[in-house]
Amino acid sequence: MPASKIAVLDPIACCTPVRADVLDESQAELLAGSFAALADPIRLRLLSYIAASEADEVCACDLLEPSGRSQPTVSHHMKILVDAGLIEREKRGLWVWYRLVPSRLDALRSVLS
Amino acid sequence: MPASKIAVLDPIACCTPVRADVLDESQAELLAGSFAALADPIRLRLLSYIAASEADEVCACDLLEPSGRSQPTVSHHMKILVDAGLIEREKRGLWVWYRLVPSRLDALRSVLS
DNA sequence: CTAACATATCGACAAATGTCAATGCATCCA
DNA sequence: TGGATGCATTGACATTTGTCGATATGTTAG
Repeated sequence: MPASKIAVLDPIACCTPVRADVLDESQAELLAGSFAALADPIRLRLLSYIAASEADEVCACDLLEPSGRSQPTVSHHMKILVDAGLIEREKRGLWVWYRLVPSRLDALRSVLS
Repeated sequence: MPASKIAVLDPIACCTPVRADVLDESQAELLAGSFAALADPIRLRLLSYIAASEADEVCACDLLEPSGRSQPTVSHHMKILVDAGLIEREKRGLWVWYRLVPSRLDALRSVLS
């Protein structure tokens, strides 16, 4: 049995540590899905592009050139961000507009202690 | 050209928004790698297990049972967390001990605006 | 030195992911 | 009504990822 700081007082503690606040499986699954949406450089750049925009929304047509990807690929990535709840989608006429969902980003941020 | 709030004042703005603070490719690549380390439920639970521990470090031997995965799989996931800089690894004798790297978690948190 | 043990690496496999060309679906305009 | 336009979906493919059994590596105890 390994020697740890608490094992000096309680040898059993080494292999039966307290587990308060450990994520359960469903929580972990949900959070992992959200982080997975952020785990791609293209999606991160799309997100930051919207965040850096002076307006609070960005037209899908503006996302093609800065991302350097094809239209179907950008559409695919945006769907992942929307499904993760990080971005809101609104269709107005022929165009689609995207907005950040700050509350969802805050929630993710709070998970990182 | 779509009608947006700013397009009322400046039609060109629709397709040429300001891009200050947009992540460049290398930044996005780096961050995506960090988020990818968090994009798996097993790794999130391993991380929270260490965070919830009363001691500031946890023995690798304690991570098998709560994760419900085989020893090679847990070793694999811990390597990913360590490579991402989110967790520190120290071998003492026969055992390996893991600690959080709070500064790295803080850095990730600050990215989410 | 040798045996026992904790952890890491390897090899293989199924599943998930990122990508784009082709196509479909709405919507607007003439 | 018909054509043009913006975005989504489909299908296909290569790459990456999660998983575990088998095995290797390194450390301690006897």
